[in-house]
Formats: sequence, C-alpha cells, structure tokens
Amino acid sequence: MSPRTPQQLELLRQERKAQIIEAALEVMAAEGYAHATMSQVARTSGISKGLIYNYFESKENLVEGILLFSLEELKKILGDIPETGLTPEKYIALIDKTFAMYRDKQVFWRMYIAVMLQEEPKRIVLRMLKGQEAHYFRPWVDYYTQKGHPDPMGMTLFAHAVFDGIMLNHLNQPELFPLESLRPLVVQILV
Amino acid sequence: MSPRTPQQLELLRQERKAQIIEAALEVMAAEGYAHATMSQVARTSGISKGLIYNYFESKENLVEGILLFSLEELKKILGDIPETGLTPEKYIALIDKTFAMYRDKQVFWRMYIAVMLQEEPKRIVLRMLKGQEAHYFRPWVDYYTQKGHPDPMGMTLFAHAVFDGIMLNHLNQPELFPLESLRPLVVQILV
Amino acid sequence: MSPRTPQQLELLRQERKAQIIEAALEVMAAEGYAHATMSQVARTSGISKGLIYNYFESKENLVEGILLFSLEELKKILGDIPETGLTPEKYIALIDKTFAMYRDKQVFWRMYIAVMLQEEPKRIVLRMLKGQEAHYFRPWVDYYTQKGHPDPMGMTLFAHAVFDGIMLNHLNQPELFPLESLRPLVVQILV
Amino acid sequence: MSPRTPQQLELLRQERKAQIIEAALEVMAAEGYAHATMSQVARTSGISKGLIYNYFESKENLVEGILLFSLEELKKILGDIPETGLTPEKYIALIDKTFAMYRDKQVFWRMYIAVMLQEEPKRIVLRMLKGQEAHYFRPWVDYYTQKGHPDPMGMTLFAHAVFDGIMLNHLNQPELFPLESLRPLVVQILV
DNA sequence: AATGAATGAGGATTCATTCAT
DNA sequence: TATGAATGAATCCTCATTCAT
Repeated sequence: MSPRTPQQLELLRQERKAQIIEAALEVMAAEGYAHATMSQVARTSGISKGLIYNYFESKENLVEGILLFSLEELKKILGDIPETGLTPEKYIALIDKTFAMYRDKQVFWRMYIAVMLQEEPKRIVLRMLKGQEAHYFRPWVDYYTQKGHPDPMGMTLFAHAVFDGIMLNHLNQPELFPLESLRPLVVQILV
Repeated sequence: MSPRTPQQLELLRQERKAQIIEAALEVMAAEGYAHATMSQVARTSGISKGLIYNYFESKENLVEGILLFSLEELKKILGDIPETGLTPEKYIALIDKTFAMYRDKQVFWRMYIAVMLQEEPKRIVLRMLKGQEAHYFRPWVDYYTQKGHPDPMGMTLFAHAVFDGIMLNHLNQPELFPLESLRPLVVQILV
Repeated sequence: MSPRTPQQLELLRQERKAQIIEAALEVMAAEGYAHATMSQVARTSGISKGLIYNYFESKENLVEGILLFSLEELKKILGDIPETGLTPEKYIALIDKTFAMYRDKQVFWRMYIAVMLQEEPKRIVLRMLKGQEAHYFRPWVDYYTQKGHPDPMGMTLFAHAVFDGIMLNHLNQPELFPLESLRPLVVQILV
Repeated sequence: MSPRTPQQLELLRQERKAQIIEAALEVMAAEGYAHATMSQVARTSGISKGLIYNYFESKENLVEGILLFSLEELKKILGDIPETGLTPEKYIALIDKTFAMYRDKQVFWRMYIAVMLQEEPKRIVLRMLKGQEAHYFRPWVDYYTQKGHPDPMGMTLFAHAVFDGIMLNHLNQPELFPLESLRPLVVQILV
C-alpha cells in the first residue's frame, strides 16, 4: 500500500495526542502529578509507553502539554469578554460557567494547583502566562472602573482570589463548600 | 556521665522532633512533598536517616507530624477567639497576623496546599480536621449573625475562600498580589 | 511512468544501500556503534526506518554490510600487491596511501576498532576474515623472506602492529601523533 | 550497638568499591562497555544495584572509576623509570611486564580502547591524561637521545604505537599474534 | 517500494525503609 | 540511642523491530 499522506499523519497525531492528554489528565487527577506513572497513563490511554514518548519527550513535557491544552479550554469560557468587555449579565454568566467547571473539571484544577506549587513545572506555566496577566485582567479593571470602584485593580485581584479560594476549598471538601449556596454571595459582592 | 532522667530524655526527644520537622519543612518547601527525599531531610537536619525513623515511622507519618506541628502554630494566631468570640478589632488584627504569616511562612502554606491536593496525605489532614470545622467556624458564624448578615454560614465560607485565594496567589506571584494593597478591601468587605 | 527494468531496479538498490551505509558510517563514527540508533541512521540517510530494514535485516546486519563495503575499499588500496607481490617502491606507496586513509577515513577506522572490541560484531568480522589472513599476509612474508629477514612472519605481524598502533593513536590524539613525522621512521624500519 | 567508627566505614567503603570495580571490569570485558548492564555488575559483584549507585553516581562514572583504578595499576609497571630513567635492561624488563599484562589484563585493555573510542567517556580519560604525556614520554625521549637516534621523539611515538598495535591485535586474535614470538623483534628494533 | 506510527522488552536510576554494628 | 550501608521494587525512558497504510 502507499504510505499515509502528511494530512492523514497530522490528523492521526492530533488524535493520539488528545487521547494521551485525556488519559494523563484522568490519571494525574486521581493520583497527583508526582504519583502518577507513565505506565498508568499508557494503560489508561490504551497507548504503549513508547508511543507516548513519541509525542511528549518526558513526563514533565507531558504536563506542559496538558496545561497548554487546558488553558485553551479555559479561554473558551471567557468567550468574547476579552474583546467586548464585561457587563453584569456576562459577569454572572461567567460565574456560573466557572462554577460549573469547578464541578466538572476537578481533574484539571487539581493538576493546575499541584503544578503551580512545584518549582519546576511552575516555571513552565509562568513562562506560558508571563505578560498575559495585564491583558487578562483588563476586562475586570475596566468593569470596576466603570462601576466607580475606588480601587479597580485591587478589586480585580480580590475577585480572582475569591474564585481561586472557592475552587481550592471545593476541590478538597465539596460537601462543605457547596457552590450553589455561595453563588448569591459571590454575585452580590463581586458583580 | 550520669544517665539522664526521664524528663531530660523526653525533652531531648521533643527537641529532636522539632529539629527534624523544621528540616523537613525546609526541604519540602523547596522541592515539593513528593520530590523531597528522606535523605535530604536527614542531611538538612543533621540527623541520621535511621534516627529519623525512630521518631517518625514513615515519610507519610513525618508529614503528619509537620502538619500537626504547624496547625498548633496556626491555632496560636487565633488566640482566644474560639473562646471569647470575634469583634471587629480582633478580626482586623487577625487579618494582619494572617497576612504576616502568608509572607513569612510560605514554606508551610506551600506544603499545606501540596499536601491537600495529593490523595494520600489528604486523608491524614482530613482525619485531623474532621469534625473540627464546626468548632473552628463558630466564631465567624456568630460574628456575621450578630452583624445581621442574612447568610452567616455562607459569609463564613466566603471569608475563608478569600483568605485561601489570596494565600494561593501570593504564593505564586508575590509581586502581582501585594498583600498591603489588598488589605483595605479585605477589611471593608469581610469585617 | 513506465516500469523500471530489472537492471534499473538493481542499480537503484545498490545506490540506496550505499546511501544507507554512508549515513550509518557517519552516525556510528560520531556516536559509537552501540550508541548509534537506527532512527539516526534513517534521519541522516534520508531513508525511512522501514525501508532500511528492507535492505538490512537488522542493525547487526547493517554493521556487517558496512564492514564488507569498507573491506572492499581497503582492498583497492592494496591494488595488485596480492597478485604481483611487494617491492620497496610499492611498499612506500602503500604506506602513503594507508596514512592518507588514516587521515581521511577516521570514520571507518573508529568503527572498525569499536566493532572489533565488542563480542557480537567481532564474530561477524572474524567470520568474514577467517582463513584469509594467510592469503592476506602472503606478500609481506614473501617480501621479508626475499630481504633475507630471519623471521619473515614475525616481521609481518610487527609491521601490521605498527600500522594499527599508529592508526589507533592518531585517531585519539591526532596532534600528538603527526603522521608525516612518523613516516620516515616507518619507511626506514619496515621497508 | 554503637555505630561504626569513621575508620571502619572508610575501610568498608574501600572494600566495596574495589569489589564493584572488579566485577564491573569482568562484566565489561565480556560484554563491552555499552552492552554491560548495571544489573549484571550487581549480580556479579554480589552487591545490590542500589548500593552501586551509592558508590558511583552513574554508569559512566563507574567507568571513570575503573579507569582511574586501572591507571594506578599501570603506573606500577613503570616502577622507578619516570624518576631514574630507562636503561636497556629496564627496557627489556618493561617489555616483558607489558606483554604479561596484555596476556593477563585483557579485561582492562579492551575497556581502555572501547572507552577511548567513544566520544563521551573519552573526554574523561583525556582529562585524566592531559598534560601528562610530556612527563610520561620523557624517559623514552632521553633514552633514544642517549642512543644517538636522529629523531628521539618520533622513535618514542613509534615505540608506543608498536605496543598499542600489538596489544590491539593480540586482544582480537591471540593465537595469530603470539607475544613470545614477537618479543625478539620488539627488543631488537626498539631497545 | 515507502513511510513513520506503534510496540514492549530492557536498562539506568531513585528512594523509602531496614539492619548490622 | 545512633549511624549510614544495604536492599529492591518501582519508575522513567530508549530503541530495535514490526506493521498498517
């Protein structure tokens, strides 16, 4: 037979990569970054160990891949906010979408924090995020400025701290931190 | 040399234990819980590996020791609040003490989160904390009740989420999350 | 396109084989036999891994191919000596040609020795050479016999040891073992 | 019981190290550097894999250890020659001792060459030898100068090439390169 | 004939824990 | 009580070789 076309190969590679990332996300969520083994990822993904190294040159590199992939997912939540700005309605919708993610993508959040707190991978993430904060925070700063808040940047940071804190606690003790009952307070204080 | 009295021995044990915990805290802060090795702890503490196992029966057990030790430290911050309750002045003082700890004991907080997010050690912590939340949250619930807040428990959780979120972000990007400039907002919204 | 004739196909095969061998020689010279990988050979030669296995059934087999190929090259240096015998003039010319090879084909010599010293490939070479030494040494034995040397076979071995020793040292420390300044001595003692 | 004294520990470490080197030498001689596995070394030495890494931080490092150890052995052969210089009698004795080593320490020579030809470990060896050649060659240069040889340095290199060439060939085909029958020629031509 | 994705056995290395002294 | 040598299971990673296309 004739060999696969470059297009076919590219497609195949994309699929495999997604397959590996999905499995890695699952395993690392359950075991934690350091405790998860490449063998587990291989078994879970149904892909041989060797092939994984064909796509990611090391375990650390795999984590980087996961993070890149996940950040793309996160961006989707923001939707057009970075371009068109925040409104109260959009803010509330964002809160709901974010809370939904806290519920459904625990996998990612757990890894995100775990990774954040380890020196090595942190550098990877920071490199990825560096210089994007200003751009990322912009809609909030504008929003609180328009609302006439005396310290828009401070309020922006405060708002983000609230989200991270809720996420962290919900991750650890979901029943103690029920998102629904926190929602009204969050809306009232932040929006 | 005359044999030591039991009291002296007990004192010696306590000192050694503190010495080990301090070293472990230092190593784990730098390397992360999973990446830190018992050999490093031994080298840093100046105590032989064998002897460490005389004081802590496993690495996990050592982590438990660190957490117990650290929780004691944390309790000191609360002072008499659990017994005598919160007042606005005490609340503000508590905020300042907490922020000071975020600055000075990054070591502990880093490990605290890292540990929180790994399945295994988490159970240890949870076992330690279980059933204490009600008791621990009490002063806040009372405080917000007295203030006439419509959802004292929700506000209590919200307040704690704020603290955790600030801590998490300050840990990762201290210059982006300056505690001083957040302080007025925190006081205004929470107290 | 019209189908190629069998002759064309055979020619193509020969070219491909040479292409692979050349690349393998290059890679193995740089990395050493054991450290060189088939993937590197594929990349360097511009021929896919799969196709390489169409020409050489294993890595070991590829090495054998290289050696066979290289021995042919070596034989060319000897020219008609095996048939017509050695004369002083021919001997000197041979020395010069050999020294030139030490300079230009380091690749091959390095691999030659590396291969010699590893048990597995050595067997391959020995199998190839077995029984040829007598034939190969003949011109030297005859030469030293005619010169009236009391131990022609010993002198033959001695001469070959000299060449190998020079090659080995020149390979490792070219600037310490300058071939030109050794030439007069070699001529004087061996010819 | 009381712990071992530093002296006891040092002695123990020396013994273990020698034990490992001996086994490694044996395994690498039989299998070649690259093909030898740390597991084999462990099995042969009767020492656990883990402990080997307590003494040598990597496989490459182990090779370095072997070479250092072996070079010491080699120096013993030279005896007082570096200080007191060469005489014909000493030269002949040296030839005999060297030939004896070619016979008995094939292990070392094989590894020596193998290592020489691999880029990475070569640097280790070169670093060890660098700048020692002049000192090492001195007795030979003096010897040939006194004999009135027109090119003492060239003759020195020639002599060393002879030894290396004989060693290389004897290693590969001992029966074809009988050291005894080469001895008279070597003595006659070099001494 | 040609490609490179896929496999998996094998090898280097780490580290919690034990144990002789 | 105190030491650090010793163990070996567990883990990451490599690479010759195969195979679907």
